[in-house]
Amino acid sequence: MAIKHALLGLLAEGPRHGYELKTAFDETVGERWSLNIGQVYNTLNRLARDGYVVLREEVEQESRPDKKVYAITEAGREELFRWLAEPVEKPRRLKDEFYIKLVLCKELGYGDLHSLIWNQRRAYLQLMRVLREAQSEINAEEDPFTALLVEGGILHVEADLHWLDRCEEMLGTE
Amino acid sequence: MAIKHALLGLLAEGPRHGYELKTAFDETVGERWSLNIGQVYNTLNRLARDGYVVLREEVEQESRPDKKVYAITEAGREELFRWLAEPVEKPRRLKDEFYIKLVLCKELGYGDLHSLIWNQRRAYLQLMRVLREAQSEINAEEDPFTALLVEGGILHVEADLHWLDRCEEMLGTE
DNA sequence: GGTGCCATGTAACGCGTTACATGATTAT
DNA sequence: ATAATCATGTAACGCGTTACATGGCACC
Repeated sequence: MAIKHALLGLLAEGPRHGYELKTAFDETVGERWSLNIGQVYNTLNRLARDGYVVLREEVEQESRPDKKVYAITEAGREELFRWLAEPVEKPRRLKDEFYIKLVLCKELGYGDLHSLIWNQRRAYLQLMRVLREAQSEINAEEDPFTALLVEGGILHVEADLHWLDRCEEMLGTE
Repeated sequence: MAIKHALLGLLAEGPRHGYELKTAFDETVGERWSLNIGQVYNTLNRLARDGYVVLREEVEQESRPDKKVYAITEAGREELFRWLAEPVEKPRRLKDEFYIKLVLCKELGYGDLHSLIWNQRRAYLQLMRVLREAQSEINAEEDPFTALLVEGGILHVEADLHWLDRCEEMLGTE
């Protein structure tokens, strides 16, 4: 849902071949998003299949596979801007895995509600420590994107922790 | 990642056939999680393939397909409890679609940062209204799960809105 | 001699999602 | 008449993910 468009975005800067895309991705988006090189080629094929991208030229090289340079198409540009204009994904929280755990635990009586919540809380607190540490290591002026990423993470985890409190309050822990 | 385990949880109550699972799912988890009946059969096959479930008996019926009753296995029970004990998914926020939009928008200069953020904010505010309305219609004592679901949604959207503010502050809007 | 860079991919998996097909029974 | 309920599925798609294969070059 996103890698596709990230590559499209990079190709909108100019034609590139797979390996180049991978390194460009790592430089711009890749701070904390690891991408398997194979996936670049997969995604590129799918983009080509959908007409968002075309193989522009094959650069011959000796003793090395030819470079296959891809370029974005008009349709690809349209798709890119359509995607950019469209707000992001529906509320994840409403389709939440932990919710199912809660229901199973409480309704069907599997496992212990208290420890379910505490396990989750522990994981969030741990994550919180990691994020806070990351935050202290970032120069927000130099790298505002990473700073925002981390800050967003913190805000979310705070919300999650708050929510766990509410779960305990409402479902009781006895 | 979740449906699988939800079905496993329902089967841990006792053997059931696909259609029964679907209705049970709708009753317990399904408040706001719509599930295509076809997916039940898919998932059931996959569970059987992985040995978490077995076909216990086929109940013959006239003028109707036989019922295929599945039962959870020992391995299935183990998997269910393993899953319950394990905290939920890594931080979503760190692998976020909107983050890519931001980067593309700001780094590569596609589209307008201001409207990107505002589109997103509008979507969140709209969602907020929906959630608040839902909240006012729920009897928290009668249906604490749905109430929690909605409250979780609200907490998250609040965090998201807060984060958008920070994005604007840090990246400038000019 | 090993590591890592350059450069290509393929094949398969996992999970969710949807569209389609079949067909009898019962209630409105 | 037609909609809903009961009851089964299959086939395909979409996207992300991973493991595996190939192979030369440069550097330490």
